[in-house]
Amino acid sequence: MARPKTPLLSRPAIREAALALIDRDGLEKLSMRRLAQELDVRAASLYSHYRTKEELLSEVAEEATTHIDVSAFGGGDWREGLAVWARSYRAALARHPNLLPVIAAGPGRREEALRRADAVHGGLVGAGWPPRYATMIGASTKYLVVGAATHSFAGGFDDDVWVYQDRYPNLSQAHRLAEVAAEIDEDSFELALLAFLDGLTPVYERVRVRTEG
Amino acid sequence: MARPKTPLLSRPAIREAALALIDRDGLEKLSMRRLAQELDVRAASLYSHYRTKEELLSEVAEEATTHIDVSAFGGGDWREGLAVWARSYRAALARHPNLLPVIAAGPGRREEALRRADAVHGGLVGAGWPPRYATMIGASTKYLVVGAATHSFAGGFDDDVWVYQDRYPNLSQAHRLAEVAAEIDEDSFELALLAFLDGLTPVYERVRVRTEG
DNA sequence: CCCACTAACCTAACGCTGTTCGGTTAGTTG
DNA sequence: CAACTAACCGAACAGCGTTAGGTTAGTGGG
Repeated sequence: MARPKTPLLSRPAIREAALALIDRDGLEKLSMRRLAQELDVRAASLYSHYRTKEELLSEVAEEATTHIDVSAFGGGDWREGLAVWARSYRAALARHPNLLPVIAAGPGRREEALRRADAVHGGLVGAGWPPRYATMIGASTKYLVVGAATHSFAGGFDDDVWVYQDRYPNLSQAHRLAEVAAEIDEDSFELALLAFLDGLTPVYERVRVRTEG
Repeated sequence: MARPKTPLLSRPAIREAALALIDRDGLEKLSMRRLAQELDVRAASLYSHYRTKEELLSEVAEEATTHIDVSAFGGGDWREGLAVWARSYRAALARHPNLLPVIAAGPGRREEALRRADAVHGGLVGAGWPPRYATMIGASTKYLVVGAATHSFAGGFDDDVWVYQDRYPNLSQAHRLAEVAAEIDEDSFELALLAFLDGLTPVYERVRVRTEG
């Protein structure tokens, strides 16, 4: 075959197929040949649309994180801004757990990611945090989210043995395990986030840049 | 060549060479062939000592994290225990930044890691935290450490543009950049850790298990 | 003492990977 | 209509983790 009358591929179509493959079979099962097969095409053809696999993955990751909400920084309440951001961030990661390593491992040259980071930083500074603290808090929050998500969704860790035993010493409800695990993960995340925010408040009172007076 | 008079390889020697290669050239440059070359041997020979690359990496990771200090939980002061654990954890990660993805991505079936996790959990419970909270706090702390380390050492993120501008708006001291970045990373980590611990304290007062009546 | 066995090295290969080269043809522009 | 670009293809490259099968050195048992 040569060039078809109507194009078989497009960047959005490739992205969509890649994400579907990752969601279904896992990140490590995504190869250019397998992806091409999914699109009824040969691997080399993908390179007419994406220069490398890395570029493709970066755009898939960008697309998967578009719904992260940084709008709550507008009100000047930095706690609310951080909480909304962190929760929506976590929710976005939960939607595509297999994609998590791509999002977590950077490298953060993605357009939208930088825009959001700027909104967070600006929101914190606008609420009275010195720029240096804004940077540190933004980074800390981000890694709390990513760290918690890795634990919860990426399924790498076996520490969870306790988790189940803590709440269900007798395993009679074993069929509800997944449900229960999700609930505990949620609780852990909320605990960590709220503790972090509460611990930040006295720091804020100390270093705050007072705009009125 | 066949079997040599005196063995050319040993598990410790392979681990050492692997870690050196990772430290020098990065994790992605470690292949069984390159590692074998470093040891003046062919790749297949490594499989006489390690069944898979994954098994090798797991042991390298275990060795690199042996100096994590969970001893401070002995005194019953959970804040001190957590702080010492977290700081020594971070220090271990800083020593071999290129190994970080291996440590971070689990999967935590490593002997020592489980032993340490148990010490942390036991220490928190011993100090009065309910088991469920102990699990959540252990996990949260771990991901703060790993998240902060990823940010600092793995060099994937470019958000750092601000960081430099925050402290050095004029780049006259550009030759001190690395030094300055390390200092800021340290500060960020300390801020996040202390805020987290401070935020935890009121929770502790609320949920604490009182052993003395 | 030697025989069987295992351990530690080797070469060669399998099937996979990301990517590139050069060819073919469809659509587009001058 | 010619020149060019875009989108597909087959074939190949170098590299990957891993395995099979061969060879020899050391070891334990009769």
